[in-house]
Amino acid sequence: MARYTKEHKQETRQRIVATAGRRLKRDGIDGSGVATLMKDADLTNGAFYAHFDSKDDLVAEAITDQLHALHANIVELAEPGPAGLEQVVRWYLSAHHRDNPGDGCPNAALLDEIGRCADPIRQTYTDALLVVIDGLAARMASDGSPSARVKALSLLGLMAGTLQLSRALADRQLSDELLEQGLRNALALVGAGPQP
Amino acid sequence: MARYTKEHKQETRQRIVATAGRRLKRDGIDGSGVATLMKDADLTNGAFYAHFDSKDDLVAEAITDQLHALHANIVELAEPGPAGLEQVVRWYLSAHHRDNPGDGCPNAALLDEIGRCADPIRQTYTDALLVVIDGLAARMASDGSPSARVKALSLLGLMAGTLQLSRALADRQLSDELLEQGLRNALALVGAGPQP
DNA sequence: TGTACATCAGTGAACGCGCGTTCACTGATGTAC
DNA sequence: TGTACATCAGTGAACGCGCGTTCACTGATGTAC
Repeated sequence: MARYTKEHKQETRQRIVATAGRRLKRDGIDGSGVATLMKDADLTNGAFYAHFDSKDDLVAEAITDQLHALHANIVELAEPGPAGLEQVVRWYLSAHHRDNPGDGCPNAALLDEIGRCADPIRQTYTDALLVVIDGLAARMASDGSPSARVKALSLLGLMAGTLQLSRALADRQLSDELLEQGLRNALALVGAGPQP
Repeated sequence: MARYTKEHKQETRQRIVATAGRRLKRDGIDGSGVATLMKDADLTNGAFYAHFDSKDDLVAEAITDQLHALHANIVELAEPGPAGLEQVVRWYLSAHHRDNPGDGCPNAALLDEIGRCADPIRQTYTDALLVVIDGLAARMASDGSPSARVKALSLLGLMAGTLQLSRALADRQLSDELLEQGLRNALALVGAGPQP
């Protein structure tokens, strides 16, 4: 195996980005240290700056990577049209997603922390998010209308907030009921045509 | 002014809780240090443990206090019935709320961090949140039905997630449009009777 | 083909700093006589 | 009323620790002759 090639270094970098994505979603941005992020990728802290300029640099890239993964693995794999949207919504507002933040949507895990991040991270985040959003918008009944993108955004806001709330509640039954109600709300939003 | 009385100490404690609430909402839980939280109340770090057992202790109390403030200043001041709900929703999904996290809802500011907190904080959070939720449920068209509370929870999830997303987006115009769409979604949810 | 050298991904210790927490001390206030 | 003492909210320095970041070094690999 060729170790001292550009390809090898790129693979290592990608491994750090991927494992960091999981860790960030589980422990938060401020809750994840550089040493831990590197250990997750079976490396030591010293190698970090051979791959990234700063922690913020990795955070931006990891969030972007997570959004691309969300797009590729969830949105693009869903059927075209509203049926696909319903698949996404049912995956999103599930007990499984609630109980496994590390495998889930970075918005549900990190949205309020992202809102407090410096401009460069929020800019990179926005660009990557719009890829996901356009994948959702393409499956909306009102696709093509200028409001489809905004409606897709609002659907994501609804889902992310609902899942966060279901994670924060200490009452399991209430959390389950919230997910069911959130599902009804999301499906109503998806099924409806343009608002009056 | 009597300085060495129980009342004085309680006032100081309450001042710490109140200023900490604002700071936590602005900088996050992990982003706010004990020294900063005390400085905000014009005190030094050393006095902290005369008032609280630990940082988590203050965090739990500050979140509770913020939720009580939300209940008293926003929900209870709103008119009874759906008209009051609309007032709450319009306050929540506004550019002013988006741009002033320190003065706003602790859910919008901290929800994903709360979800990662230890059990005691999440338990205290849940208890205090239900006070707000019941205030919302009492204003729902379907008040009295067993689903009113869960519907109010889902409304809060929708609003918190939408506001978080509007804060995270680096595109101001898109953020404004999202708030408008979120408003339409929330009002539709509020105005509707029981779901089929 | 074999050897000497160059490359460079990764190591591990250290930097200054702020974290949550502890504690000896201060000094203004309240109390007893 | 005046004085001596007790109380205690708050100070400020220090604790060990983990943070983000830097850097001299290692040693396996690639390259040149």
